[in-house]
Amino acid sequence: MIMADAHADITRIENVPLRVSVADIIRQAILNGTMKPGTPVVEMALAEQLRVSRAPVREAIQILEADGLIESEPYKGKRVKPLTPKEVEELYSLREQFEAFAIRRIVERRVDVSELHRHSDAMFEAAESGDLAALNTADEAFHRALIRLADHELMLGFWDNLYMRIRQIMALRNSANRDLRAVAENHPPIIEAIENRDMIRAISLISDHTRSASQIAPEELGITP
Amino acid sequence: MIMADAHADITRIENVPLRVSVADIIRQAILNGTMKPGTPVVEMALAEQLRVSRAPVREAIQILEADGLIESEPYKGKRVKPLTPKEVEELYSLREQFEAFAIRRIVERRVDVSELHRHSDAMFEAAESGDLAALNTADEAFHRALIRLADHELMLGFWDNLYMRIRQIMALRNSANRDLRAVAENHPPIIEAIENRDMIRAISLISDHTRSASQIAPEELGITP
DNA sequence: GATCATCAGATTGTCGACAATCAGACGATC
DNA sequence: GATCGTCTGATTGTCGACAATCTGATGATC
Repeated sequence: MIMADAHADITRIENVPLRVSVADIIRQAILNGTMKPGTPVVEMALAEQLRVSRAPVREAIQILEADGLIESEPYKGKRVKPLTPKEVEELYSLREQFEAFAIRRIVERRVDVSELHRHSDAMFEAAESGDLAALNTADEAFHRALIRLADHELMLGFWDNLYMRIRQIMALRNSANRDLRAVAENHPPIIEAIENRDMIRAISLISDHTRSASQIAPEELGITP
Repeated sequence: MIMADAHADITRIENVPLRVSVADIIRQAILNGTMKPGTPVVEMALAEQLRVSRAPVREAIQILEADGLIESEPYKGKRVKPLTPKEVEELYSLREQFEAFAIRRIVERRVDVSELHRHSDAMFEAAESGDLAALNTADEAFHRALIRLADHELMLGFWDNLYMRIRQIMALRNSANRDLRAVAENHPPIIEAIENRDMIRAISLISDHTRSASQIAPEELGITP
């Protein structure tokens, strides 16, 4: 007998290996700027600080290495990967390509993008209340949804990786004195252009958008290598 | 006193950790089709087959997991990642985007692409002698050079990853009965279009090229999940 | 005969200890 | 005083053993 799935709402409890928890903690520290670029990452130190053995710490570091947040030289040491202006340019320019590609796919396939309005609205709400963190969250949700709607898992994975590092960059620069309202304003025209299937305009808008975000990055990105 | 670097030709000898050697061996087995998609990857088995302990094997597997060649479910097991037709489409379509982006960058920056002729010539040579392996090597060198000339490290890394998996796909299908000469013929027009700074045409050519390569992939990609 | 404990086997996860490697300091030697 | 061993401390690399978890089978219970 085949059981109907009557408990689909019960969330699958999964047993998380230590390395994942450890990786999350270290990743968080890197992304929020606690561990700046160039900071040495030492297994033993982290291990005793987190009260675990070196093995899971090693594996966690390898995960973050694969993420591109940490770099390592065999037998020498590991450190938070330094951020150069060139890398920042590469991150933003590639992200721009991804979003343009996503728009092409969405328009070609006539995908319904009504979901985007929700994220856009959230941005305006956050802007009204001056909540920068909420604005950033909604902004990320908007752009991630755009990629997700393109139905391209591989690109979504790459985009997630890019955006993670972009979050790191954003954390390193003092993100004060920005016009929140203006950031939110950027998005409705993008939705509109997509819904009108005006690919050229949509891509042009999103390119300007990500480029203007990229511009703000000065050399001061942390410890120089 | 500052020494002049009189020994620049002495190649740096580097000490390779075991995990790297192990990863290379396993990667090779996956890419040449010895370990087909779906094949279980068991640490202990590999460890005793390679006469090393589990630790470096574990780390090697993690490297390949980051490469996207192996997938793992905690406490259950690991296996060569199954290849779906959708994933194949994603690989080739994203590769197309990368190459188009590279061309845009190259044309915009007026980069010298004379190097490409060399790879193109090598392809014709291989085609004449009916050497499929050499043709593939030269083909890869051509396209990789295209990406490299765009001077975008981040994209180059992603492209390397993509192309690795494309090699896996190519190994899985019987690549006989292809017109080698025709494959080589595709490339000179691309170089010409780039040198004439005809971006539209160059991108159009490279898109047709990668798409036609993608077409050949049927469902028969290995063990079904 | 359906349900539930319990067990056994396989596999991965974690641990502590030891080995290998590297960078720099400190002298011995010429 | 420049060069070469050698030592030392720090860090990563590797190992073997044990613990945790999952799956499927087996059998007890109602």
